[in-house]
Amino acid sequence: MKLSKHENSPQLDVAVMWFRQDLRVSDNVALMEASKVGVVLPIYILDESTEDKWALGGASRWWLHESLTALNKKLEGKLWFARGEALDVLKNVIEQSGAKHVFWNRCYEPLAMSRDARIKTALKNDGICAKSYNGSLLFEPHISVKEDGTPYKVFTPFFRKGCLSRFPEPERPCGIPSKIVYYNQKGITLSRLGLKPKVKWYDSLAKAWNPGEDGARQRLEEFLKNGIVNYKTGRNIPSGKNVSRLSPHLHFGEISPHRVWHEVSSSSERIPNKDSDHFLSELGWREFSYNLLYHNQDLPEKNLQPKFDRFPWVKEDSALKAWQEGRTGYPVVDAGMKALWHTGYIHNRVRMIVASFLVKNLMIDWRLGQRWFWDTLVDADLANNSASWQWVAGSGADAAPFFRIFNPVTQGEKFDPDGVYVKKFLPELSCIPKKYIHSPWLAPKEVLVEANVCLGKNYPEPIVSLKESREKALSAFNELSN
DNA sequence: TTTTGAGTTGTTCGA
DNA sequence: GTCGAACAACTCAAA
Repeated sequence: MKLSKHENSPQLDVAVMWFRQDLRVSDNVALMEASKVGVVLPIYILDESTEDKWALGGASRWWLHESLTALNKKLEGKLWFARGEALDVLKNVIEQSGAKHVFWNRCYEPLAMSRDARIKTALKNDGICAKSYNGSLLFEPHISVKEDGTPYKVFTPFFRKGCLSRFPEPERPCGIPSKIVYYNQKGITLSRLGLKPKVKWYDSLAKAWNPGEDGARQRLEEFLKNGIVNYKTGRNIPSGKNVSRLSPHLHFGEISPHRVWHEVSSSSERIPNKDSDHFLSELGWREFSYNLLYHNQDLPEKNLQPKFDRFPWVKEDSALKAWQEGRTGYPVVDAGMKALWHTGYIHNRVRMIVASFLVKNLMIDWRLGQRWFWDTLVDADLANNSASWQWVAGSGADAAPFFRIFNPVTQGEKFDPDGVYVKKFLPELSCIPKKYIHSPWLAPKEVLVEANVCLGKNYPEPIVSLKESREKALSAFNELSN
């Protein structure tokens, strides 16, 4: 059945609002513009192209399902769902509704950018007004380049000179449309998208997170209240409260970086500068990752520094599996990997530790770690994930010097001195005294017996020697420069 | 074009 | 236990 616009709302034009990674109602530029046109037809399209190597991972699919549920509620249940090729779906919807406008907020992944460009051209050729906006980055990737026109490769000048000195104030959040008139007919239901896993493995995720716009706002408020003061040092403590945990909300666009930026900088009378500046620079790193991906479209697959193409990665499935399952015998690594599996998230400091361990102690290709993160992280983000793995591996931009190899014992003792984090995710170690919590293999036999730990039985022996594997990695890296 | 200073997050060793 | 130096050399950004 074809519904003409007159049966819906006689005197108003229909504007399709195409939601993508901007699953929010407030500070949504495209939605704001759509609401000014007339009747809004909001739609989410699950476009799973077979050529996309980076189709949504498992944890992301769960999150997306929950986030869309929340968004649909905000939109008074008027959100359309569809699956298939975005252009086909849009054309279909336009024909059904008589819409003359399509609005969306831009995505910056390579595949999405080329697809969107194609779609915009096609729609315009059909006489449709197709417009896109920036809703997800503080500084769009094409605006921040060096004076010679080439992209930045070092964070500090990128952020200070390329971004802040030229655009000291990111766009202010645009607020919420005063009124939205919805197109009055529905598409298929959300459950038909098949995002929610059939096997119910996601209970522990649901306990840890509250996807959706309201959840994102609560997270920010909570962080501003209890987390931002002392952020600069406290952010390194994985069991502490100085962590924003906004990453999945930002990834799905449940909150705009603009709002986060301005709320943090406008509370500056209460927050020490060192803390707010440091937090804002973390938002800057997100921008930097997007900038890198924009200018290096094969960042997810290819070493940014070509000399790493010669690196002798070890192909060892059993070691990779032990890492994935948190059975390396190094408590802080294992706790991190269990946290990832159970909550879809790892604290930043622990990410660096587990990543360094995989790449340097096990000498396993960073792309295998990146792939595992892609499937298990609720904040899996192509730009951030790729740029960060390359950074740890040493193959990326502004990367750590190769001799910077994390020692999981030292790191654990420094940042989880009482073993609170380790014990939370490795209950089998909960009775180990803190002196040995990061190195249980050094504990005297009677201590282990007392703590109910039997190495090799209920907690593994270390799978590699730190000293030897470190030296091996160092010499492999040394070979590269010759 | 050349030069100069600087670059997110560490570890180990020896005094 | 604490502290500073060594760990290499390179690439980047900007004057």
